[in-house]
Amino acid sequence: MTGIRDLARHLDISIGTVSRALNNRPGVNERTKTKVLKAAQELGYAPNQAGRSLRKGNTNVVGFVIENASEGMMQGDLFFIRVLDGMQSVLTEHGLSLVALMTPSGQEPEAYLRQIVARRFTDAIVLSATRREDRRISFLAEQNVPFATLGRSLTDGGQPWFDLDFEELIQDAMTRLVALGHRKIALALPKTDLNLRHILRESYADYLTSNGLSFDPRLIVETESGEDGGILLAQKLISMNPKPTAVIFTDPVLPFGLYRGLQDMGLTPGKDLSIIGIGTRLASLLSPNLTHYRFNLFELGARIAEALVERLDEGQDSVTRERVTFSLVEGQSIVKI
Amino acid sequence: MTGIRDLARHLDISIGTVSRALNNRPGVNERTKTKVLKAAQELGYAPNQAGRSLRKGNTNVVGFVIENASEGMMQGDLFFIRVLDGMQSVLTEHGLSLVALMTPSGQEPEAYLRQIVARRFTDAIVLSATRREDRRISFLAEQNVPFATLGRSLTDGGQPWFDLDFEELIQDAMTRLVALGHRKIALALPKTDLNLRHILRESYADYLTSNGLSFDPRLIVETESGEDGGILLAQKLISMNPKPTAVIFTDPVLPFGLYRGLQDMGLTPGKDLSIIGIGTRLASLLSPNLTHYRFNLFELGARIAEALVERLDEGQDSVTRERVTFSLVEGQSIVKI
DNA sequence: TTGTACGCGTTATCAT
DNA sequence: ATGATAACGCGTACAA
Repeated sequence: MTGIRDLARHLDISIGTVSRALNNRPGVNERTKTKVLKAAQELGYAPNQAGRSLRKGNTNVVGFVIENASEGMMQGDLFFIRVLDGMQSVLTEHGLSLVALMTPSGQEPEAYLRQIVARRFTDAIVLSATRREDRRISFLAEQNVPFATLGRSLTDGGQPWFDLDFEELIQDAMTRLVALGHRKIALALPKTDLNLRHILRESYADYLTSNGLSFDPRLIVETESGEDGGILLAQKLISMNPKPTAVIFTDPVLPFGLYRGLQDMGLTPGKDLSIIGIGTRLASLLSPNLTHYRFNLFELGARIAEALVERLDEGQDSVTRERVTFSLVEGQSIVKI
Repeated sequence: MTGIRDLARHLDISIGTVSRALNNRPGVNERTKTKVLKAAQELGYAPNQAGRSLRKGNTNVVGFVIENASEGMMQGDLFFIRVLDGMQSVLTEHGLSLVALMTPSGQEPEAYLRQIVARRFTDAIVLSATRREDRRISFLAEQNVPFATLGRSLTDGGQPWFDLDFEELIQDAMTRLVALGHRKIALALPKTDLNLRHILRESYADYLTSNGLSFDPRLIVETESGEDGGILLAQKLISMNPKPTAVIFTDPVLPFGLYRGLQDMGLTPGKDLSIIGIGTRLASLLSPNLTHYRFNLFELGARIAEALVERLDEGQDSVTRERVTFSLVEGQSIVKI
């Protein structure tokens, strides 16, 4: 409830001086400055955000837009929390606050975004769950809102983007599987319109053609979202023709159902079907151990924040675009055929 | 970028009338009102939130405070996302926005909260991860900030609270286990200072004494947080004296490690140790099927939001405090002894 | 170095 | 029914 004028009256100086002291501006006596800061501390003063925003035309808030509905990928566990934590570690150092904005599951993602932008609620925005063609991106670009995306899209708004290095991941997984003698390798793709889906598919096809192997589209299988997606996948894989000897997945929830599905059919993960893909910390709990890839999400968040800060500070100088790399956790879920 | 004065100039009327028309206030000619609304639509006008907040003294924003660090329980995004989605379904109908505020993992939760409050960033706040004694609660009460908590605490701020009905859950689990012949029932408790811990312990002890069974404190086991908490728990349970025949848990991540740990020792969940506790949708993927409790988190969020709205609208009339109930998903992880 | 005063966009009060 | 204007809290240009 203490405002800048209370502070000024209390110290018996002008509000101008108080403001300058608080904002660390030049031309303030060192003694009065410390006095002001001390009083602010004692009276628990914090600048009223509305007043400051109105005057300065910015909010010092960065919004991270999360979509509820998109059951696509990386749902579950601590994906967003880790990324947000990483972002905040950087943002706080620059006096910026981070808020997570949950797209209401009943609302159009774009409509929700328009609201946020129109109200000038944030200085910058981070978009996740990017679609192959994403109107949100062109919208933000048109509106000249500083933003970055977690994930890529064909729609290019000239923004910084950051993504997991799915291409390299697929290449790595394929290389390992082929080295173990696998030739009929299935690729499990989420049933969404996320751009991710296309990246995976292309990287998969690229590997095959680059290595003189034949690309059989029947080996690309769609997975249902939800908890039993993995179980259904197991059944599908076993009854497929051609019958794959290995599968690559990217939804960290999937292997749990996959293991369960195989076991229900009396089959053993690894032995009867090689399995490799993206995991979370939970992945280590599968038996036999899941061979999987991990990402440093905190670091990813920090990188996003840095790019955003750069953009806010210096304008449009450079556009960082990065694919963050993974680490492999070896297990027994892929074996020589 | 269009402000209310642009709108006024464009229509050649005063900004007062425009404001009244936009805010649907009485005393505006119906014709001019429609004209204003039409122009606002065309020019893409949206009220500047900073200006409005400064004038009205509120922000129309509700903040949900999430703690990164607290590795206590209900880990994972989905827990919060579900609750937040439920909240938003109610809040949007009342013209309120919802933001999730992530406590920076390096910062004191209370310090972070003070900032938010001092800056008048939100009109209301929801606290989660309540401690047995929680200074955040007394702080918000002192500051007269409308708030509610997800979880209870000994510290009573006179606020509405909502919590999972852990008492009933423990009673239900105990009843089932005892009916199956179990007498040495272990209770797995997270190693935190969350209030939850105490509720569980008390409800457990209550059941035993109320039913003429002996309470052996050695049967209460602390679990480590993190992915291998369950594995360690399995080892601990097997080597304990007295050796329990069943275990109740409340961390949805735990059973995965527990299953894994038992299997690594050549034991079968259910057969060699009965297991029951709180699960997420992932729980159905364990084999043998985990007998577990589920909560309707969307509904929980909606209830919280309703209480908050009531408080914002009508002042301090009534204080709702609810424990939301669970549903049981039957499995094969508890068996007759 | 410090004080004064204006304006950011909006709503509300008081005239008209 | 409408118009003019003050006020919300803050930062800053300008005057002292």
